[in-house]
Amino acid sequence: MQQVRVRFAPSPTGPLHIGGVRTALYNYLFAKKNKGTFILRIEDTDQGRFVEGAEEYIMESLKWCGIVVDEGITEGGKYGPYRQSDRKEIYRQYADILVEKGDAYISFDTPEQLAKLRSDSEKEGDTFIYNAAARVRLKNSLSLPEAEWKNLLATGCPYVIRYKMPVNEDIHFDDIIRGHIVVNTNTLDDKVLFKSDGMPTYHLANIVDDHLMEISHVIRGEEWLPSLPLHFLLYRSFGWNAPLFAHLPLLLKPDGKGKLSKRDGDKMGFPVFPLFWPYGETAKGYREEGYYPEAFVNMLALLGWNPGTENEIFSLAELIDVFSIEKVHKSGSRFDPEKAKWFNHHYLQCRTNNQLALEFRDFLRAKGYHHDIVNLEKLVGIIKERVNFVKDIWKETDFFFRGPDNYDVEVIKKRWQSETPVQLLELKAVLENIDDFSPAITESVVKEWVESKGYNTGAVMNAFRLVIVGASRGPHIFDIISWIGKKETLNRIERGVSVIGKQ
RNA sequence: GGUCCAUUCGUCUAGUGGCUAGGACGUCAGGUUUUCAUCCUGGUAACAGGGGUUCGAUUCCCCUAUGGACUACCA
Repeated sequence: MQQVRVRFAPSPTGPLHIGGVRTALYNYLFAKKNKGTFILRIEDTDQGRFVEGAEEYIMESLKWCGIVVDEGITEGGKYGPYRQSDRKEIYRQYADILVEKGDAYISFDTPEQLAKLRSDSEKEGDTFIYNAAARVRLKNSLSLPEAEWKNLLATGCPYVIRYKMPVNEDIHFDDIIRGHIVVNTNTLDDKVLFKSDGMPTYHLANIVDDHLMEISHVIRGEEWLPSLPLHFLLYRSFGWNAPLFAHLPLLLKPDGKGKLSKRDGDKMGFPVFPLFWPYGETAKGYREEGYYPEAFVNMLALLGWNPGTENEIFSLAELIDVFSIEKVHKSGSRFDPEKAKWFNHHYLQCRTNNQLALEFRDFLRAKGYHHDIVNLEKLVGIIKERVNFVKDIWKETDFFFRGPDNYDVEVIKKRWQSETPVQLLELKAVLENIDDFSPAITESVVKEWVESKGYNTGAVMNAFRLVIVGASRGPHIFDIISWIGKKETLNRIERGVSVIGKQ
């Protein structure tokens, strides 16, 4: 097999969508699986849509995911430059080759004229196509006398270069994922290859660069499938060997119809982008929402592909090992935010208490709480299996850091009996005599006391929880009081009894 | 409208010319936890429809329906 060289070729028009990240991931996995090269090429031939910061965003997103670029703008490489605007001079000569060969021609129609033709056709119920039938009555080097169009050229009249689509020819081609496809050229139009602003269109730049960069496999989104026949024709016109193609299925909305969009994320509260996008209309990112990159990558890899086993947990290295492009699905996958959370839950459980304590400490500092790592490790150990994200730890443990502001009225109604205050004050006295507040000690002493008094365990314990936590939730009560300590425990009992007693 | 692509539980999916069509997420029930959550166990639930081919089709072929992409001097 020839040397594998694949490229991820995004357009810097805004934050990179997770569908784009998946495309990059599959390219990367394929490259590494085959000991090949992963190239990042920036396709910025549309000057009007360029967005400041998008290029950096793309690179940082890949980095966060652990996808390492072998050749690119910052990495360098023998096939550079890797930004199409920096390759501007290259494309014109290739467009000219096609014109000289007679496979392309010069067209003077303005966008306005073509727009009018389109809308006129639409009114009559059909579609305007710039093809063999139409081009003879339009303004181009095929329809005009040579002297006339050469004169237009000489006077600086704006023009584009279009591909001259062959008439009535069946184009056969293969896609690694979709198999054999046949399209008749009569349904295709004379696509613009070179724009009047001096830049190539995607179609030309893409083919030229893929050829020059010796790309072996083009792995890209399904939205490119309709232009694949054009691309095949272009390779043929140039006399180049075409790379192999694989068109990836789309990522679809969690509900309803259509492909996943930023709107879905906003509406349903999940991110559609890997990182926070800070410019203009901002967008949430997986990283900032608290997802681990390994969870994000694992989740994304399994959307549209799986190795055929029942295992669902894969590290990036394991993905490289088991990945095969042939097992990528043909149909689109609906994105499921719930499963994404589940992946994060899994990876969070895999972290050590020390790692989690370090992460949670940063979160606590922002809230103004300062605790040493040993304490936080204990806390995290008690709580981690209940949470999906580090930020959730706070929601589950706020009462560790501060006593209750108020007490759940439903719980009071159910658990606060007339004898409760007396029992709790007795409990306070019992606890006061314990020096070692480790959970096992306090638990056995308290249980003994309850039994010796003949109290109802449930009633006492639930009231105890109420004054400590303020509600009917949280881990083992003895784990909680061990962590908050004797002094705080006694204070909370006293305060609870006096506050609730007055209600 | 035209061209192309697709279609297994609600979702992600496994799978085969003959299987009780498997797993995961979700959901529901039970257990554990004298709380809540976790966790454990169990349940629910699918081959889009219609024709063929065949002894036999979820699997192969055709049609229909539905969904999707594309249809720019955007990528």
